[in-house]
Amino acid sequence: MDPFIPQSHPIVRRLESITTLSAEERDAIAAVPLIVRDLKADNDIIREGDRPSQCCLIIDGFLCRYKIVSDGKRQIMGFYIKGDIPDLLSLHIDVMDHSVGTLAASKVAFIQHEHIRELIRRYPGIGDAFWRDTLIDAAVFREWMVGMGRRDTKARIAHLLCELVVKYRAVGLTTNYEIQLPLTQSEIADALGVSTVHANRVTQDLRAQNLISWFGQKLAVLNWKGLKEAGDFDPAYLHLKNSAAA
Amino acid sequence: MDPFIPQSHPIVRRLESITTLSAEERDAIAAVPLIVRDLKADNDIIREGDRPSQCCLIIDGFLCRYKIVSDGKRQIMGFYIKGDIPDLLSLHIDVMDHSVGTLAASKVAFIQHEHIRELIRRYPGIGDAFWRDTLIDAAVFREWMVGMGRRDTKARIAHLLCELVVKYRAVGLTTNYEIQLPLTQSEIADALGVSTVHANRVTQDLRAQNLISWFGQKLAVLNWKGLKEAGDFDPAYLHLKNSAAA
DNA sequence: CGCCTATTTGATCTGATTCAAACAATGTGG
DNA sequence: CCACATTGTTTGAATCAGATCAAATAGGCG
Repeated sequence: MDPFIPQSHPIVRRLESITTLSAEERDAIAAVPLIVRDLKADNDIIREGDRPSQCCLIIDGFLCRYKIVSDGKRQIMGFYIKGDIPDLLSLHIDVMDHSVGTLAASKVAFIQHEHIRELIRRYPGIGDAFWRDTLIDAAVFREWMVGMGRRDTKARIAHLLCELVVKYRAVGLTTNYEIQLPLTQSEIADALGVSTVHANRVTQDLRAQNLISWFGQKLAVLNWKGLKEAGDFDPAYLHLKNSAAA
Repeated sequence: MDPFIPQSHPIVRRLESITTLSAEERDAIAAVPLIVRDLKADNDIIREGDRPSQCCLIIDGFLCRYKIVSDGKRQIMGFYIKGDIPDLLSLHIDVMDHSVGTLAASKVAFIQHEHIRELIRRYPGIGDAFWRDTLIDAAVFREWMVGMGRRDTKARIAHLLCELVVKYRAVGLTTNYEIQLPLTQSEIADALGVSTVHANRVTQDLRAQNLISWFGQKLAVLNWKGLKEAGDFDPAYLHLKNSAAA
């Protein structure tokens, strides 16, 4: 996509999809010390109740934000990919009110709050970019609320798949409409607030309508326009600089 | 509650419920120029697609954040009271992805982005407080998502009423468990993602169980512990400094 | 091959919607 | 100050989207 920065830093790539950074800011971000770790699937990175002193940048893999309710049901509140910092909020929210964990084997980098604060102090523009990032996170929560409150299951699944494809495209994880999606149908169900069985039946619907092909971890959108319509999807809420061909 | 600042500025009151401000910071906030306006019920303050150059502080009244979906259904995504700045996000989100409007006659104060930015530049601590405020907003969205995805209607209504009572208490709009609530049942329904009819039947349930009394605009919680249990309510997600006797 | 996890299918049940109408409350103008 | 209009609440009956329970099938992998 950007031939002059072929291997740019994941955060830089992500932030540049939603805002503009100066060369100096890019360099400053890239210079922040990272502690990289490889994690297997289904590992928690932070749990409800934790008081983190670091944030977690995703280098590669697939994470989710979730909460377990009193009767044991799980609600997934977001999916996160390369370049995302799902717990950026811990900079100003001391006690976590939910958990973040891997759904697939992932490579993550931990960054001390200290370092981020220092970065923001020196480059207020980076602080604004981070703030904007958390605000976009909130916009996604709102959009999911709209789905759960006022859209039926077919639209919700279609909408979610559209969102994921656009997010993948925005950080260069795909250039067409096929993505490598390490999600089970029961995780989809937990994200959309429906049962696994129902999620399965509706997914089959989408396949039967030739909107998508989805086997194993490979999701291919066969009819982008059709899927967007089915999901009532408008990428405006993602607030991307260039709407990644949506 | 705080006898030494009997008539403190609404934002100050709100921010001090979630963080600590210095005297200097308090004064700086109180000095920001406001353009006060009185609005009737059902007036939009910002609409989806707008590019605001100011934020709106609620002096008194009752607003909501909402979005209309393609088939005309409305999803309410939050309720806002005295001290809230529901569109603080417009500082870093250029194009609104939803609308904010009054549900009751309200007094609001508009503040130019310019002035807020200047304030943050001079007092980074205030910037942090504002950032934290938007993060708490996001935490509320998440909690509503959990409700819509994984809680039944009775728990959702109970949870919402608990949240409102705690918010009222946090800014001193009540000191007991009775609040003046200018909400119709169909607004409740639009917030919880259910039909008006169903919201009504379930509300009657809560009354029949002697958890609440709700006539006209007066809501009284008759059994706080019981209502919290019915709603699976834990105020941690509101991230208040002192959990307002929850 | 055999185990474990994920997907799929069928049958049944239920929480919630929809449609329709009655009823109550509140406000407005004559 | 009453008659009417408007908006909100309540009730009933029919229907449906989605949940639940249970079991079969299909994949992936050591």
